[in-house]
Amino acid sequence: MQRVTIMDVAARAELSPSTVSLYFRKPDAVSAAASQSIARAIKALDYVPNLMAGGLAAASSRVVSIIVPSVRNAFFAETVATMQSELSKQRLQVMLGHTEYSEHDEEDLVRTALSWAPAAIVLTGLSHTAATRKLLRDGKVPVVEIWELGAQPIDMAVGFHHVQVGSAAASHLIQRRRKQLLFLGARLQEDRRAAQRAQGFVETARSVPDVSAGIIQHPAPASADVGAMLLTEALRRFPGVNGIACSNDHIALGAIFECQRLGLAVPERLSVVGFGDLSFSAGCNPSMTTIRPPGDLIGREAARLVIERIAGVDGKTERAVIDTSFSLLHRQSS
Amino acid sequence: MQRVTIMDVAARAELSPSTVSLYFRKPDAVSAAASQSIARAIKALDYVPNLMAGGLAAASSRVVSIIVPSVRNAFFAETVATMQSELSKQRLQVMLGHTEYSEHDEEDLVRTALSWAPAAIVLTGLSHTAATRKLLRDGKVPVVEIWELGAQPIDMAVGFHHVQVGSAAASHLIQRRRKQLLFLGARLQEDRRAAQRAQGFVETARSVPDVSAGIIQHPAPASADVGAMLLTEALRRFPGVNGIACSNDHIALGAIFECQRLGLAVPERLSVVGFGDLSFSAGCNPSMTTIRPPGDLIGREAARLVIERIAGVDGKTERAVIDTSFSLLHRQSS
DNA sequence: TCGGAAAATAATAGCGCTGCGAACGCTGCG
DNA sequence: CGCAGCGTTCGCAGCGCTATTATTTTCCGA
Repeated sequence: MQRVTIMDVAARAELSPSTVSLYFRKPDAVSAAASQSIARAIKALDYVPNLMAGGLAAASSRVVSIIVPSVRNAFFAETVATMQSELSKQRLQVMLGHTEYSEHDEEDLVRTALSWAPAAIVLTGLSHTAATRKLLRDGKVPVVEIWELGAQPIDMAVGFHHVQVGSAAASHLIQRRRKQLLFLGARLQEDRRAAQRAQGFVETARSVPDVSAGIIQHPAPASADVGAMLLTEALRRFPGVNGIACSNDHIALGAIFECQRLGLAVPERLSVVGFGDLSFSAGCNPSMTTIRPPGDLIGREAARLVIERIAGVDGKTERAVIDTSFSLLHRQSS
Repeated sequence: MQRVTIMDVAARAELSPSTVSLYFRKPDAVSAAASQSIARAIKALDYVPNLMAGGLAAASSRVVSIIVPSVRNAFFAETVATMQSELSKQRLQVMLGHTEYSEHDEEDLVRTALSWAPAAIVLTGLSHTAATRKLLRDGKVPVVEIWELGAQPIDMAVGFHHVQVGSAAASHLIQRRRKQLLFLGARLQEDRRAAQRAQGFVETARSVPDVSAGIIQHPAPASADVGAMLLTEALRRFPGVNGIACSNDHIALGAIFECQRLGLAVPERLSVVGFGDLSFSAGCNPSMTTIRPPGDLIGREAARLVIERIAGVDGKTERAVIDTSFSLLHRQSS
């Protein structure tokens, strides 16, 4: 599969393979003259280093394994894309894994990831199988858990408190004088974080006198269609509902569309709050009040932690936990 | 970084390392008794194979490198997610790279990818630097180019003709008796494929008597905001425009929203066709006529080609080109 | 009971690179 | 003029696994 090796480059540059290796690893340690002839040889031979050989010899690779539920989800896509660009600046490669919201699949992915002696592993959420936790605690691979805060991380964590998100949505609706609140959620069984938002929403709402709150859910993945269905269901079971928060903006959009079809004025008759601030949320009619999770910031901070940990000396094992927080964007739908 | 090796497993199972290796590579060639004791040893020792050592020895790895403009883009996210799940069934890992629409960055990514002796490389589009083409043609790594058809692929290709997409949009609008057509596009300089759609649109429209067509574009990435701006610009320059096609659904959604604000009836006064069939497109008001690119099918077929090529004998080097086509979904906005 | 083929297991020789310590050659000072 | 000291370069010994070939064991019919 590979023809040109470091030996060929060395031969052509009339140096030893060790020096060529050094040229890649610590360019400053090689004299200018040597550097030049090595660079020339590389170009002439079209040499591509074999990173597997390097990784084997060094017992570590420049691979960062990122494991998310699915990159189909715009939240994680954002984070993965941001991390990728930050990491590639440091010549770190991204290996991607999808759990599809299964902790069991996640365990397999972690096991595979470990097979590559990665520079770091990035996981989504704080909930994992016992075996996963054991694998990661035993190994001395840096671990960053993203998109969730609130429990003890394995190593480092970057994210925010989803319970607080639900709470913020409820407070906002109550402030807008909404009394009968509902949380519309898709796939709350699988999506722990959406469930936390629902929980925070209901708890905060119920702590206020004269305010009622409940959860309406659907097992299918979030989409505008599901949002419309959930709104219909909500009105059927609680005709007086006047404030809803949704597990994400797709649901909220579907709910708003359904209100338009039914002739219910938003926000007069019904206030709607979403989660995500997706591409369409600011532009739709009425524009959507939503809570924006900082997906890019999470990616950037996670990348930073990884890079710093790699660069740092071994002793420097600070178990950073970064709260990126979130922001409620008050727009027309509430 | 790694403690337990295949030797440890072998010692514990009272077999030779060779047999343990065989157990991983060709489980059927190992006796049931041996299999059992190996499995037991693996579990007891929590053995994680070192894939870099394996890859080095075998001169190939079970890594598939997927290079897309950005996974932030829902189209590519869909394809990447689908490929990932299909490939992981075959114990193939995905390594991800983002070009950000730069062919130069793509070249670096390909070079890096090659460093891992990947089982295959998946690229987006058919346009690459000369060096990229050379690297990929020289190596005997399977290459699949996705999301575009129309030029000579390096090896295999899965996608559709974007010129045909533009053409279909134009034909559809003309069939709806629209005569003054415009294509609203974001980032047409970088996004070759969007530019092809625009080109197909204009060419087809202009080939019909009494029909005029033009292109309005904006250098920013696609979003509903940009769509609204483009619509405003379109109406300013061509007040009589009554049919528009957009480079994607974000633009189309922004245009529809802007029409609502301006009190222009969609589709009566202005027909709108999008591209993408994104999550909100079926649910919005009016529901959006759009062209659906089969992102999941592209992913599935690309994965299939990769898997078949890997499984197949060396001689079997059929240079498959698969046209997944696309479908126009006629809804209320046209 | 035995020979021979088939099945199962084992020994061997690297894969291409890194990390270490050692060796080299040069400078500049005593 | 010699030698410490430094910046560079080199040689060696693996990293943990696979692929090939060699060897052993098992199975079977004659």
